[in-house]
Amino acid sequence: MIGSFTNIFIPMSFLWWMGFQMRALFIHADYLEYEAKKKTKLADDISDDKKKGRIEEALVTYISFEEIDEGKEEASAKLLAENVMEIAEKVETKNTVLYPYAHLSSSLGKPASGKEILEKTAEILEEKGYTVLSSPFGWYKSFKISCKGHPLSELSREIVAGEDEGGDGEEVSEALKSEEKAVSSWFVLGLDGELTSLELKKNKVKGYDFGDHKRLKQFVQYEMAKSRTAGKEPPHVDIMKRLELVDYEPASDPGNFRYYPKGRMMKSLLETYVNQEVKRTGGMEIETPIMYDFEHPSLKSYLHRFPARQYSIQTPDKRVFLRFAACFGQFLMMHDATVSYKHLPMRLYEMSHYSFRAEQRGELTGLRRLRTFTMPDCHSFCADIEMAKLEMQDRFQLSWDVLNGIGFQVPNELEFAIRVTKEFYDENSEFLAGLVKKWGKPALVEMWDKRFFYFIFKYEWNFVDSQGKASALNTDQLDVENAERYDINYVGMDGEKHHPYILHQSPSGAIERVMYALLENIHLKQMTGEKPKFPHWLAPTQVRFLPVHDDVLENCKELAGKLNARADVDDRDQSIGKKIRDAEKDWIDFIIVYGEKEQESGKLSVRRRDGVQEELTIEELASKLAELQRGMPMTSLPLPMLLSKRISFRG
RNA sequence: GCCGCUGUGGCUAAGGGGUAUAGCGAUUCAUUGGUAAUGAAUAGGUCGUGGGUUCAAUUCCCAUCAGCGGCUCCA
Repeated sequence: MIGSFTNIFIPMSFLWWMGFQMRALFIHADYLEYEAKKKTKLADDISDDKKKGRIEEALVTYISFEEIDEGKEEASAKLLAENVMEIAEKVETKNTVLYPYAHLSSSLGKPASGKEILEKTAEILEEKGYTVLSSPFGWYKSFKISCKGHPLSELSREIVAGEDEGGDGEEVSEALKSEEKAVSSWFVLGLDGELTSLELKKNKVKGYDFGDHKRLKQFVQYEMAKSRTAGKEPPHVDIMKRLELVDYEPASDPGNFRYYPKGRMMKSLLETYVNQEVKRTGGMEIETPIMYDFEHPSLKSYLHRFPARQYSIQTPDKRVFLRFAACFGQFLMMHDATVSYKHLPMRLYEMSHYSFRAEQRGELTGLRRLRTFTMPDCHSFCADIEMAKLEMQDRFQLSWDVLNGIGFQVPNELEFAIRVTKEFYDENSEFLAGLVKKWGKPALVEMWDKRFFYFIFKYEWNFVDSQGKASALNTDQLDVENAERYDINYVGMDGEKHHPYILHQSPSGAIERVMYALLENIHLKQMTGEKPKFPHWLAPTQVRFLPVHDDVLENCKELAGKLNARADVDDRDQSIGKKIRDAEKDWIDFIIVYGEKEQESGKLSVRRRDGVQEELTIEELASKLAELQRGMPMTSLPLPMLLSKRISFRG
């Protein structure tokens, strides 16, 4: 038989059990086409019109019959039919195909027995109102199948008729061995260190009185029940396009964006700021490659745990994957380093520009979830758990400062989530309660009965948007696995080599996601009647001069150049009313109308974003601007100073 | 990846089997303006892309790309 699979994806977890039963592979297909090519010795005699077949939208069952099925044809047929019907119902189809596929078997049963089961199964299915296409038995056939690929579209089962009554058994065993998953339980950890258990009843979170902590409630609801408000286009997508910050790039892969000058400037300032803060607190900045060899021994075992989520590309010589985090480069670097306990704790840092994750198509939305993103990634290497805990507290403060500096009200505008193994919680409950106390609001705790990732504890601060969707910004994870995997060692006081504990931190979360959260946060405030406004240090234009007529244009240019701020000049041939309207639509902090009056008095007429209009000298304005800038990174205007010289990037 | 919805000048949209309409923007001219839209004229569209049905497709059908919503996922 010549098989040609098109558009089919077999999951990595696809495992056959080594049993001796009827074996079935179910595929929910857009269509199946087959053609009988050549007889085998066992072939049915069939008319020419049965040699070819095609069916649209059907559940295709590839089936082999094993020795053990012999003598239990009736029961086997019944069981097979039940399995087919059960799955057909789930995928909502009435079309089925029975496709004898001997290759599934390691101990094929006798053909007569198989044929009998097939015929009887078809009878049962037809009785129940299903359409059945039986592909011919005993022929070499070619086929084409288009697999739908939704979660239920591919299932394999082995089906064995009960042994006792010679055939009437009901046993159905799953061949798709489900991945061993840890069981999560959920709690709220209060300021008093008390753990309150949560449960889900009718999809509502019960067990804790959230009181004023509405956003925590929303967050917990999202985490436990995945519920959210009725969805529209996310507000930040409209903002990022309208203000010409960021846009989709249809010519790339989904989740890869273009950044216009203003968006690139904001992103660059955020990167500079996070770099500055991590370096200020002892992170050593490095750079590592973005692509890695699939066959490298340390990477291989790691990748094996998370198949098919990465971009892979062909170099002239080998296949490589694009990094999905900066861990690889840093660990490989540390593998080669010589480290003593006296050096610990130590921090390695990289602004991973970029990291790549081939996220599922439907999960990508605007700047919230991308396939290509910029992630500050800071690893601390610690000698023992106690050191790791102290280090985490330190980094907790770092994240606090970073997110606060960026423009979030920490902790008011974020929600704290702790994810931890039961064992770590029990041994370190005071430490965790201490973090919550420092946070100042109750936190969500997800507790696992056993470890199933490389970490035993991690926390995140989550932003909850106007649609009730939560996204983690910063995170810190306590890794107990990778030092061994990458053979990272330090020499202890005892002169022996030891594996350090590794902390993985992103002090701000992905920069793109920070932009998402900033824009969504502005939208949230706007809904309460506030005027939308960037944090001053991130505003593309901080000050705009509006010359009343051309005679004062030169003065405006001079003044704008003098200010240590991003100041531009609206020199377009427009009315003052129009220029003000446009400046307001650009969310500009300080709008200055400049004419004869100002020229003569030396005082500027400044219209602030909050609506207040005041008279200031250029010096007074300069000192106000300096104060707002607060030691945050500064950069020049991303666009020409004169508005008449600016192109429009998207109408 | 699955299901559903959307795709019309640079932007935002209306329309609908007989090659399309408005506002904004752009261009030109006039206007030299005082705190959220100065006026007039002009140009600009193979209706996302590729097939099919039809005398005729932007409109109907199929496929495909992109976006959104939901599911799933989130090392």
